Amino acid sequence: MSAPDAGPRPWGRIRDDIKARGLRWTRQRMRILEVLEAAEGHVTGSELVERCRERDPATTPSTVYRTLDVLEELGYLSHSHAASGREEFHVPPVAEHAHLECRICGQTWELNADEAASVVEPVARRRGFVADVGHLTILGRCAACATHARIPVEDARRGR
Amino acid sequence: MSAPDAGPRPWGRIRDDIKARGLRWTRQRMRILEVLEAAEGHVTGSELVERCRERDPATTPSTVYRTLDVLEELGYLSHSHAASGREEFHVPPVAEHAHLECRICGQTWELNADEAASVVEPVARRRGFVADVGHLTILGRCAACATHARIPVEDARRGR
DNA sequence: ACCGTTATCGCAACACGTAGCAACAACAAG
DNA sequence: CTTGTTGTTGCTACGTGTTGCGATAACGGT
Repeated sequence: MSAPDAGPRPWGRIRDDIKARGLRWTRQRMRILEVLEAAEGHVTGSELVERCRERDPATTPSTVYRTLDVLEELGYLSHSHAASGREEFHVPPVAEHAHLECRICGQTWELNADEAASVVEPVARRRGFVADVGHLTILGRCAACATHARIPVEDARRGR
Repeated sequence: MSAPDAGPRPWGRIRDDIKARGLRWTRQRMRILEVLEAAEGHVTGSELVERCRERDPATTPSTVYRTLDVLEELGYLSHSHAASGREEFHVPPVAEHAHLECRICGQTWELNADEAASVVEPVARRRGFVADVGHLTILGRCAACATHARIPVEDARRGR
């Protein structure tokens, strides 16, 4: 994503941005934006749907997901997939970052922009590939689990 | 994953391996193994379900997915998530590899073990994190799309 | 204030997986 | 061969998103 990021949240601009593109400013979108304003860091899609329903029980999931798509296209959000495959949205203000997720203990860590850049540098250099760092989640075993756990087969199950 | 990989397919050993662990060798599992023998490279979960149904219309999705879990635990398979979030299974013989997926043109590329290793090296060195390379998919823009495409917002939609 | 265009909504149906649970059947032991 | 144990199956229901479509409502123009 290349648009607004860092600094105070751009919610105020969004309305104008939406209208400037011939898109429409609706009650539903306002509500979703309100929810996003109250959120921070990472939120799953269903959590956002849930929070919208708290404000207005009539909220429909499809509308929420479609609006999230639009906001992502406009560059105000990004999402990645956790190891479970569920969507995780990154809500500003959060600098763009990637994730590390341990399949044994389930813990996650963030990779800051620099660290993430060093990870994708080889594919950029050798293939000219411009990685979407915000979407990146690396699954594996964290230092602690890698050393003392002997991959207990039954417990490892949670990789999907 | 650390088990059988490369070389001729290990299907013959699987039966014994399963039984040796107190698990059971059933008709359904045989059928799924048959399907896997006939497959190669990447297959999505639902494709595997579909192929099993061709051989036996009575096949149930849950059984297939559970068996895939077991095979993955035993190290005979691995899976990753495409940009769409769908599961992609890597069927031997394929060396362990990671993926690059272009969000503009949808094309994917494989990163061989060496290249993948150079990608995850920074997190290994700085955090002792043992990445599960086979699960890794890096989303972004390929060289061609990155240079000549000006991120046509409508077309980019397919990032989820 | 009214109209026409067309983006957006809400709904219902679908797609892909997962979870709980009762019935079943592998398998080892006798 | 019969039996007991317990891993597996199939079913049904659920969770999380997506898609198609007719009805609705934003918004620019008059």
